[in-house]
Amino acid sequence: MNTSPIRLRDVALAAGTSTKTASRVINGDARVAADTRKRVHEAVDSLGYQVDLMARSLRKGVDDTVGIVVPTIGDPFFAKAIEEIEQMALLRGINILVASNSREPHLERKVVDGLLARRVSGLIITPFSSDYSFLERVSTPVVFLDRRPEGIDVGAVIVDDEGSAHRIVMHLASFGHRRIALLTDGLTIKTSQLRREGYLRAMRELELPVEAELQATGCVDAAQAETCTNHMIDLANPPTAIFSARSETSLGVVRALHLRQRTDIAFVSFGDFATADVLSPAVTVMDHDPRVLARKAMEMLSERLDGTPASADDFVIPVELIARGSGELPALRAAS
Amino acid sequence: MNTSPIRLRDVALAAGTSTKTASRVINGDARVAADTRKRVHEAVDSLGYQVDLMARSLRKGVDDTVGIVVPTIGDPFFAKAIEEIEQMALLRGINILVASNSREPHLERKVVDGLLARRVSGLIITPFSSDYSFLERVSTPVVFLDRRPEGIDVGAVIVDDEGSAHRIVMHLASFGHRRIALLTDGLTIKTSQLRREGYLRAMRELELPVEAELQATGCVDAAQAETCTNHMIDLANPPTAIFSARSETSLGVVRALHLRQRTDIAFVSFGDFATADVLSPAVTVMDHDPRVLARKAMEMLSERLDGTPASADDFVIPVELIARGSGELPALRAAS
DNA sequence: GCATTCGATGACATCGATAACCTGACTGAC
DNA sequence: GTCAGTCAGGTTATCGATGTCATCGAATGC
Repeated sequence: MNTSPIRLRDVALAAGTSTKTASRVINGDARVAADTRKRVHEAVDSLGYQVDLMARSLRKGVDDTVGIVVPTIGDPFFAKAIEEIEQMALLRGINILVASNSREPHLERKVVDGLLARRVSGLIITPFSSDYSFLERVSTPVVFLDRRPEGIDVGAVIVDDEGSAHRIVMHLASFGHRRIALLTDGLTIKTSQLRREGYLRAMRELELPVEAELQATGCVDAAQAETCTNHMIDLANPPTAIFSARSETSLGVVRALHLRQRTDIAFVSFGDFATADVLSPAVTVMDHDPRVLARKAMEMLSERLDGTPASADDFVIPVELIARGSGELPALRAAS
Repeated sequence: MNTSPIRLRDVALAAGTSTKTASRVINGDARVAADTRKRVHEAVDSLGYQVDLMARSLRKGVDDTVGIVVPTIGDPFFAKAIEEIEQMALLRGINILVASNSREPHLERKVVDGLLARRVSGLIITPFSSDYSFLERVSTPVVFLDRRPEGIDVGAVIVDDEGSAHRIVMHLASFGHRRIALLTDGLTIKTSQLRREGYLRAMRELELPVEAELQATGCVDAAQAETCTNHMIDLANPPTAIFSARSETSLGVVRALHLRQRTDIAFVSFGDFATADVLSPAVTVMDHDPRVLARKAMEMLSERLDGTPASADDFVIPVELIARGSGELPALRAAS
């Protein structure tokens, strides 16, 4: 039932060579006679030998894995990013270790340290809110995804959060909206901060008052976003348009607007989601494809794994506004 | 910039003990004098020592990781399952290696072998279509998730696919439907097969004709499901109700029904999805929470890791029908 | 014909931590 | 006072693969 594992020495024995030669064959070293190579290959096949990656990694000093750290794995945005990275890693024959920091700042460092202790050959991290300066002392290549980290000046793959948020508000304003609400995740998150800044800059440029009651800045999930949206709908002077800064929160906004039958309120989501285009009205979104970000991040990491020196330059992924209807609803009521 | 790694011998040196004693302290061995223990801890802290997990795993024979294999990581169903497993694993201080077989039968074995070569301490696998009898020769604990594997008789955490599918069809029939269409993933997948069997059994019991044109059995993603749904809508004698056997395909069905403005067709989805309850009509679903499955699977795996012998019994998770409207639309046209 | 080189191969040390086993000091029972 | 027993701690071998360096025979060069 439980066969003892086959080691290299078994292969060597069967092929009548030393373990070193068998190792050479397995690692594709050219300096092995064709005949010997053949015997080793046969032994490998007949015994069903598999390299012990633990042992190899110990000897080599690094493990053929990349570590991925995201706030929450279940979030479709990050799930798709992970999928993309895994697909690309597979081509290089490397595995991925996935870890989440569960949106807990005190876990961030621990989780990264845990992966480093595994001697991952590279890391792709979506920083949450911690200081990442401790990575300065680490030689493992790291690429940051979706957000720029605090405390360290290395490359990150991001989108123009501030500019795109600004664009969304301008878009809504062009349909006559003056009471534009903002819904974001916690502001300790860089992304949320930047999107809010874009919102504020646009409001200033439009010379619209920035009202506290129109900003909900701690919506970590769809449920909270729904609650916040309901509060806004219930305001004496409710918003005529809502800008949700994250796909996840958009689901909550959508739920609130539909359940309360207030789909007359204009709505734009930063980030697409599954049924955005079949709702009525279909939801206007700022395209923000995790796969594109992930692909670029993995490309950057691959280069570093191959020896290209790190650059501190960020890579900014272009995004575009996909108008589907909900963001083009006119402001019916006169603005206050 | 790049400090050389701290090894256990450095700690031992600083604490004035042997590496073995330092190792004892780190592993919580009680047979160490309080004073010595303190010195070692101080050395660990001041040097910032981290165990080299590669070396430890080599020596111990297993790595503190569990491998997870799913068809596609980006699928929200599996993403949520992975998240749940990761959270539970974190509590045990173990990491997760995530791999997908990309729905490619020829990759299934390779992917699992790759994880075994890493000496994962356990595996949680969603089988796709391969024969898993090769796992009989492996001593690593394995739990199967969502589907029962071919070729091996070990425990799996599943739902009653056949029975639930049967229930869905009966539910639709109770609202007068006689032309009930079925949309499934490829039938090489156990889950799809079973759901189809439930459908067929119900149709037989209802003495309804089973028509080929009302069965689309190769919808691997939302896009294909959308195409299939459109075909059905265009039939001379279209279905009055649709049963989609997977959340992912349901998104396609929803898109087709809404874009074609045929939301008069009744619809039930096997598996919930994000906006199911805000669409109009809200979508009736068979609850199928990946987190519940994942939690149970990880519990079973944990037990095995702790030494409980494997049982070949499956664990069947209860599911229930959540009626939201789309599945309770009456059949308006007379059945042919 | 002899030295040189090169290609193929092997012996041995090594990666870092831990298991198995050993030592020496001290305790207490008889 | 002797001996078993306990406790803290050390010594050495080991996990499995690979890097380093040595070896050995044959081919080449002069």
